[in-house]
Amino acid sequence: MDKTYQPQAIEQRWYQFWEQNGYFAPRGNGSPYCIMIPPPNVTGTLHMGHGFNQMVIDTLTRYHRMKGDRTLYQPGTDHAGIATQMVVERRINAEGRTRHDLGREQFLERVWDWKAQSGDTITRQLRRLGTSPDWSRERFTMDEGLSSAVIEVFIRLYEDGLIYRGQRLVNWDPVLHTALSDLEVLSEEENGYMWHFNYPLADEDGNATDDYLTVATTRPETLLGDTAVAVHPDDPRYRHLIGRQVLLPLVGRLIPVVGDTHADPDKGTGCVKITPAHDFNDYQVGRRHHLPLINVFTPDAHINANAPEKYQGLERYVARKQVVADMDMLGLLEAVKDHKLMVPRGDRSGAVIEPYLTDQWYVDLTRETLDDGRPGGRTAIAQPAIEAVASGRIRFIPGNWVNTYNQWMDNLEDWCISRQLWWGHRIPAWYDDQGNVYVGHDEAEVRRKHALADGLLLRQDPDVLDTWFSSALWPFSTLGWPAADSEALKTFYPTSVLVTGFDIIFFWVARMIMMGLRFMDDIPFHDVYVHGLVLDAEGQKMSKSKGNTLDPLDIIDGIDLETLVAKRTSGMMQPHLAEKIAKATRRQFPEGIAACGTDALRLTFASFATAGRDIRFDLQRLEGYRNFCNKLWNAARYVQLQCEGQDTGVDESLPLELSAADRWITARLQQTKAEVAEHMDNYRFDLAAKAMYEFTWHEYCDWYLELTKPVLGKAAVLANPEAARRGTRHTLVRVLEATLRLLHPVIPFITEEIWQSIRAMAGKSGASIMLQPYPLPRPEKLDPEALRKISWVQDFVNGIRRIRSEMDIKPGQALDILLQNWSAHDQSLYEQTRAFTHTLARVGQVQWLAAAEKAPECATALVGEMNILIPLTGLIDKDAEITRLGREIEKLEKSLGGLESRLNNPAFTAKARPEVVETARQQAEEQRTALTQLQGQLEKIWAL
RNA sequence: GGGUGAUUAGCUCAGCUGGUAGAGCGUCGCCCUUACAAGGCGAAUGUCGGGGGUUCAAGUCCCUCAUCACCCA
Repeated sequence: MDKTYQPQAIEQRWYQFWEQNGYFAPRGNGSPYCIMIPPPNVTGTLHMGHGFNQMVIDTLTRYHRMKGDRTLYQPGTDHAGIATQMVVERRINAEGRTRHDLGREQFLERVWDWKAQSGDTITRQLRRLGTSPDWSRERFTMDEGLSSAVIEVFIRLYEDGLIYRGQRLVNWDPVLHTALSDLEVLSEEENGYMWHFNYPLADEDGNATDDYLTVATTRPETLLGDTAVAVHPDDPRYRHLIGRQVLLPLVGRLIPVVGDTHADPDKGTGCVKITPAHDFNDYQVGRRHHLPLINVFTPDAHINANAPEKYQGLERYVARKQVVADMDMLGLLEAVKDHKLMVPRGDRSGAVIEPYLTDQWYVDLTRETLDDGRPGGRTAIAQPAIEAVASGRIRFIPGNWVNTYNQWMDNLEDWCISRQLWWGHRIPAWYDDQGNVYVGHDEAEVRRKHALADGLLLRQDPDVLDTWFSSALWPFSTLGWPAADSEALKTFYPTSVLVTGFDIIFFWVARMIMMGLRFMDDIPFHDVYVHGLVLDAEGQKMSKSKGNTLDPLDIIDGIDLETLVAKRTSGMMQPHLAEKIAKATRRQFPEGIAACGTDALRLTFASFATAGRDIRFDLQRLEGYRNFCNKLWNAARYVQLQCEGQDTGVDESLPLELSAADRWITARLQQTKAEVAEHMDNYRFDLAAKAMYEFTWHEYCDWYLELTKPVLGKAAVLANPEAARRGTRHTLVRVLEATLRLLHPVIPFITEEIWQSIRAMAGKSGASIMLQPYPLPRPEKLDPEALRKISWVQDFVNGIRRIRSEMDIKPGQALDILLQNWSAHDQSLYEQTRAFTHTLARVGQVQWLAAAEKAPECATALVGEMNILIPLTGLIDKDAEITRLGREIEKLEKSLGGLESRLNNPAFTAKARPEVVETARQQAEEQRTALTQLQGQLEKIWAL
């Protein structure tokens, strides 16, 4: 092993070794364990969210693989319809052309080209994270099998009456020219205005009167499509007007005043204009009152021919200005007020979304029963999904996410699944000239099924399906569905756990549950582990536009400040923010980022994986975990140094003599294994990481390695050196080996590297640590006596160290000590462990004082009831010792005071559990003794 | 407006079914003691957001208020 730990020198090498040897594939006959990757965008790049997600998934995967489960981590990517189409479109635009110039077929060729060119970037990056999916089974939502699954599902749902085509208001992106689902629209509060317009009331002949109603609107241009004015039916100001008509200004249309509870008397003027074709609420009002829908927009949000000629062709915001100006001219503009309003924008284009009337395909999720009596989507799709969670068949971890899920499921809307894009699964529907719809696998089948004449012209629906429609099928489509004979499907469905961020519970998790139940008649996964989102050090969401993203690879490989600044400020949508971003970056990473390797990053992620929902990524903690890796590395070097070429007790027929320390660390290892397993099984990776860290550093390295030195050192005086050293070397290397296996799921690379170099000494064979069994606790190795002994040693050593440090006595200087108030037990323990105490505490002469024997002036440390005395002469500062004792006494008094007041409270002794009272008594007893000793000591020193 | 979560040491966070607060980083001493200075040894640091309640006992359970974040309208 190299003298220094250099992750970059080992990581890539082992990954290739694992992958080339096919170690990621499921093996054995254990119980199946399967995790599906949340498919990343095929042309995307790695971000911290992936890093975190992969850490969790891969840790679970490796853990279960080592436990002997037949483990499959299923990889793949999705085609990310809008995102990918946009990227390719932009590239074509850069050539001065549009996708329409190319036409659909050529455009799609370009997308496939782009996918081929950049498609493995993300999977290459994932590999750098050390993640271990079975790459040989990698799938893509647009590959043949998955596409056939998508088509199959569409057809079946259509035939069951659960997919329908209808004219509805949709969220229309006027830049991308496509419908979006509710989830793809983000509403944010923005500053705007509230305009108050006067609409003249009409008399019976339809002529304007001098009376008017004042309506308030944030969107004046929609006036052109108004078909009513609504007032609250109980509003005393207006209710007498219900049934009358107003003359719509600028348009000259007579529209009714309707009574509808949608009009809020306390909001605006209490009168609201109704534009059913351009507002979701108004649409509902329109339906209730049978109002006509007048669409006044073109697909790119210009005014169309349904509006007066004057406005036709105007862009929506130009039209807005014009409408306001014209109303003002007519004296009908009553007021303009500042107003904050929620503005909906497309999550991809950022364009303001228009509610827009179009024909779209929907999955029914709201109807109880269909018109023909068959079960509707609510009954057939949504209800089973709600029940699967309510009944506990699917478990959310942490459990409170069930609320979020239920809230969504209880308020489901029909799912708009058609997108006016070219990149995606084309909807398997054909139309004839009469507008009849035929759904089937392909045109030939459609013709056959419906006995259509050969001459009849059919056109396929030009639209494609929402990417999430294919993602919803992921747990079974990747395993081979709809093929009936898929071995993988039989083995691995339902999968074990889904690991994902809470941001896609609606997008993905809920839809997988619905589709899984519908088509597999079984849940898609047993557990849903919902992890937090990675935020930057200031608690901000990471996003490209904010310029605060981190690339996990830059943490692994390191990056200098200038490169990082350049990376964050290039290719920005909003270049004016560049300076601000550069400044923030320079502030946050004044030295850039030092390379820390994949293992340290994974360990950091693991320790951040608490039950909370925010993960603030903190470079300083990362450094701590990199140091841990370094520590482990050096500990291994020590072991190697001690054991290489030596007898490590591989031959078990030879006698082994185990020291108290050997027994102790072995026992502690058992406890740690149990602790780690418990936390892994509960998805508490932070606690598992902590237990591993604690054990490795603070017990194995800090204590055990030091405790081996008295045995293995040259100067050691041993009764049976051969057997004792063999025993210690044996323990040293075996405990290290087990620890490596314990750590491997979290830090795979360094553990493999070390394991390979010590495996023989530990008597192990096997090609890779990743195929070794996960360490199981062995209760027979728990050794209470050894635990007690070493605990005594630790008290002994710590007591002396404390005095040494506070009295500024050089570590190298041996200390003579006196022992007072000791028992036979202390003496025996001392004899058994003197090699340890003497080496670790640098003890010189030891004098056992008889009961009545007087001691000189000394500094004191307690080991149980025994007193360690260190003579002051020449070494120790009297005042310092007085201060020190005073502090310890104060601490003890405080603690003892609390204990005694509890014990003196009759209610406590009567009502508290007996064992609680008993511990309190014992503690009080111990502390009283300690206090007496320290006070006596203090008096003695005072007296000097 | 409805919902969820958070508020614990200077910073980032643990604290399970209530038993009297912990870690890492940082800070302050002392040490290059040949596994490791990316280190060792030691030390200091908290009215657990405010108030109220239940209880022998509350960071932990209940109510309330405040601030912040996120989700849904």
